Amino acid sequence: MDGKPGAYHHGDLRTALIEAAAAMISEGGAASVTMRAIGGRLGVSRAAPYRHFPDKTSLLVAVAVEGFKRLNRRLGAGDTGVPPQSSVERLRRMGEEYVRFALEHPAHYRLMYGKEALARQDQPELREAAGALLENLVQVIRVHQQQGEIERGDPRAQAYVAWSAVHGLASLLIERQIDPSVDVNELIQQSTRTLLDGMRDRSS
Amino acid sequence: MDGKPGAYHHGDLRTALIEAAAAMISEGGAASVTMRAIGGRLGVSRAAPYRHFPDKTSLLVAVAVEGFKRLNRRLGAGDTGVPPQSSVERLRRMGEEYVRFALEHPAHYRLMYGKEALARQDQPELREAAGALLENLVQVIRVHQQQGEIERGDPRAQAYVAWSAVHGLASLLIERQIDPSVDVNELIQQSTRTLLDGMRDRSS
DNA sequence: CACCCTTGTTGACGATGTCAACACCCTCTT
DNA sequence: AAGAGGGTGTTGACATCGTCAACAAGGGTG
Repeated sequence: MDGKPGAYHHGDLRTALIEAAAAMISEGGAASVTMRAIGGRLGVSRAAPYRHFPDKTSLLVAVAVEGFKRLNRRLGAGDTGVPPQSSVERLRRMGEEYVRFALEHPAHYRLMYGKEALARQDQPELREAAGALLENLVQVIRVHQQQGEIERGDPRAQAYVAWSAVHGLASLLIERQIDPSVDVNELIQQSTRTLLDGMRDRSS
Repeated sequence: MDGKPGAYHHGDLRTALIEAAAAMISEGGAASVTMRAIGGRLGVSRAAPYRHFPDKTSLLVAVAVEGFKRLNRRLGAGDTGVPPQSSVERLRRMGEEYVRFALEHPAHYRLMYGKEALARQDQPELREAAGALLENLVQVIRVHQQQGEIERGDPRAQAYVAWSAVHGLASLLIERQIDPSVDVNELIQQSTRTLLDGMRDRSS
């Protein structure tokens, strides 16, 4: 077998485990993700994953990290696009995409944040993945600050405020705390608009 | 025994179960809350709780509902106070108290929202408890709208936006996604100020 | 060709949620 | 006052889960 390094009996089982776990979370919720089920799905025994991850939590952390990477990629995607969006419209779009990602992958998103066990162990990889997301946000905010569209001040703090807003909305939507009768798209737009209105530079 | 109704062998075990579970969640996290442990704490067998709750999830729902009630009470507490706060300062204080509650009872707060199992079953009690919170917020917003301090429009939608902002901040803080070097109090204030700035009526 | 580390398997253990069968005790009826 | 009945708590048991220890296989390296 001349596959990638680490491809022995199964062929890069480690990656397959992450993908399988992610798929199962999306399909059947976090409760359906069991070591035995993951192994079964890959035609492997229940203890096989332990050759690649010290415990279940570590596997889930890897899944969560992968989620942050995808989310980050998605938010950065519009970045390379047109600079014509000189207004804060670009920032608003980012918020919109953020919430949309959460709505499309609710279980995955829940894992990225809600998982108490993950946060408790202070996993550096997770911290780093989330940190990259924040870093991107800080950069974008900095740009708009220099264009005088956003109030000056610590961009990091503003990034946290913006992140809070979109994460909160995503979380409430996912947890079904928002009445189904309200128009989700409109709510997302109103939320991002309100946020950016609050961040706008009014000194000029 | 002439206690309250439902006080038999143990004496209102149902209430005791909720309190014990809440205490244990605060002390040792959600993972430490097991049927056996709860029973042991109350000097009762592992299956005793099943006479009062059909399953563990139902117990946790009751705990979560209790959490919403406390949070609601706390937010409403400042309500009876001074009306001199004719400005949106009162609304800002509510947001501040909201986040502070979450920081003081992180595990309990996490249970109120993050618990996937609870949301999945669409528990009406939980929905109702969270709904009461939203209803209060809508009322306060309505008042400030009429005073011309907040932009007109569907107060319900605005309530969702505000709720999202504070819940998001609370969630990120609890999940340790925010760098410990930032001043939490300041961040809370900045967040609530930005939110209210965005909601402010600028037509006049 | 023989060695050895990596990878995967099987058996087992303790813990957990939950059910069924049983025991207790208060209250109400006659 | 005696007995019946239902609410309440206990014990035993089971399936499932995460995880570890012992073992097997399989391919690259000397």
